[in-house]
Amino acid sequence: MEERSVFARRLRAAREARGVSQKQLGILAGIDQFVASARINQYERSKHVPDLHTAQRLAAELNVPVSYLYEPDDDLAQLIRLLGACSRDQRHQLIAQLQTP
Amino acid sequence: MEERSVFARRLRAAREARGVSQKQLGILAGIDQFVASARINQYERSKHVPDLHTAQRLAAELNVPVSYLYEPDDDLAQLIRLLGACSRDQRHQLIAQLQTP
DNA sequence: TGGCATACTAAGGAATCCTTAGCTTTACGG
DNA sequence: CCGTAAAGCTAAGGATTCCTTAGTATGCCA
Repeated sequence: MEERSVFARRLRAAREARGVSQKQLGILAGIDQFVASARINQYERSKHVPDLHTAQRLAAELNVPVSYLYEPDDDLAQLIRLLGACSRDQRHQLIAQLQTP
Repeated sequence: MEERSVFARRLRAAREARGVSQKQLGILAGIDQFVASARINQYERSKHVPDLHTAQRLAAELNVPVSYLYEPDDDLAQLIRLLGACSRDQRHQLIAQLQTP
C-alpha cells in the first residue's frame, strides 16, 4: 500500500533495463541463491534497504553508478547514468566546462 | 582502526565545506539536539549509516544532491555536485549533449 | 583557571534487515 | 484446459545494525 521509495524505483528500472529477474540479479551480486529472490524483491518494494556494499555490487551488475540508485531527481539521475558510461577524459572536459561558466 | 567509507568521507567533506559543526548539521537536519552530535559523528566515522530520509535531509542542508554522498568515484562525485547547482535548462542541454555524441 | 564548544565513544534498548518457508501470479506446452 | 515452472511476492522471527544515553578528551579563550 505504501509508496515506492526512490531507491526501489531506480533499482527496478535498472534491473528491467538489464533484462534479468530479481533472483538472477541477486545471484549476480553475490547473494545466496536461496535468498536472492526475497531480498531483491524487498528492495524493489521498498520493504528494506540494502547496506552500501550490497548496493555497490547491485549497481555494478546493473551497469549504473551506485549514486544513480539514490538520486530522486529524474534529470539528475539520467545524467548520472549517462556520465557512468563516459570516459575519464570526457568527464574531465565536463568538469572544466561546468567550473568555468 | 577501520577505513572510512565513501559516505562518511563525502559527508565530512560537504559539512566542512559548509562550515558547520557535527552537532549543528544534525540539528539543521531535524535531529534532536541531544542526539545530533553523536549521530553525525557516527556517520562520519562510518560507525553507522543513516536511513535514506535522514541522508536526504543532510544533503539538503549541505547543498549537495543526496547521490553525491554515495558516489565512490571522485570525478563523478564532483560532477554530481556541480550538476546540483545547474539550472533545469543546463541539465537538459547536457542530457542532449551526452545522448548524441 | 573555569567554562564552553567540538569531536568522539561504549553500551544497550530500539529499530531494521536477512533468512526461512512458503503462497500467488504469470507464461508456456501439451 | 490443466500442469508446471519461473517469476514475483510476503509473514515471521532470529540476526544485525542503528539510535539514544551518558559520558570522556581536547582545545580555546575570557
